[in-house]
Amino acid sequence: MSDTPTLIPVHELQMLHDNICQTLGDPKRIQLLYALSQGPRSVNALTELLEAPQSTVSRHLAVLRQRGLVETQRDGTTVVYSLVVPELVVIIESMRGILRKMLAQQLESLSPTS
Amino acid sequence: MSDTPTLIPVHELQMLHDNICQTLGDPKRIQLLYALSQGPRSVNALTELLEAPQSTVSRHLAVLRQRGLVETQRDGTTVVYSLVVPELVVIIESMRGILRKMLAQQLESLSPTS
DNA sequence: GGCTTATATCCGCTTATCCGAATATTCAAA
DNA sequence: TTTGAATATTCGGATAAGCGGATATAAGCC
Repeated sequence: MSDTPTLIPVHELQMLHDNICQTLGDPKRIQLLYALSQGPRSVNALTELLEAPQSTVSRHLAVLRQRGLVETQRDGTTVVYSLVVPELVVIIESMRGILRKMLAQQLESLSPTS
Repeated sequence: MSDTPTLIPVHELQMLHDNICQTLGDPKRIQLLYALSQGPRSVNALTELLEAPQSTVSRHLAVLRQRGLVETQRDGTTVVYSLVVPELVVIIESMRGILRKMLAQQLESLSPTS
């Protein structure tokens, strides 16, 4: 009878939320992941790119690192962050695609073709 | 010089966050989307499935509807919700895949093969 | 109209999340 | 070992988000 389960097991759901979903729920973290998809970057570089206070950027990077989505490498006093899970960027791109599609449909509904 | 932009335009980022990312940031909404991926369901059915208070389920469904991810159809006194953007479930599945991969790697790092 | 079922909304409350200035830490060069 | 640059962390406060009992609304039935 039961084929595809209708619910995600609670513990998996919990991990999914804590490690991925919640992480993607902040615009700055999205930008950080997106930026890192083009290659490793120092905190400084990311701070300038995002035009945000250094403490804010560092805090978000720490979140990403704690969740294992990003890793660091020291080079003297600078710390270089790089993406561990590139699939995340694919997901971000998918979401952008969905957004575009939704906006297109909204537009369509305003100016019907037929 | 500049090929792929390193940042997502702020207004797009805003919409992305408000309409999709933030939405996926709540476990109950994930479950609702997941459940709806198997077909339209009444609020009642979803309430029983999630084992959550009816007001909670209804509130989350309202959020999903306001964001255009889900739509409703009345049938007498019952309201049936259905998924408008099935791509969302693909994304959820991708995230589950990432999670599995991450856990596998964690495992691996504990018991090295070589 | 009165009653029942189904859904939506309200409201006070609690918790989660983010912010950014200030401060601490780390490292290397002088 | 003092200084400076880069990064991390602390901390108080603001805002957002979620909760669920209670209540309102809507539709159908008798």
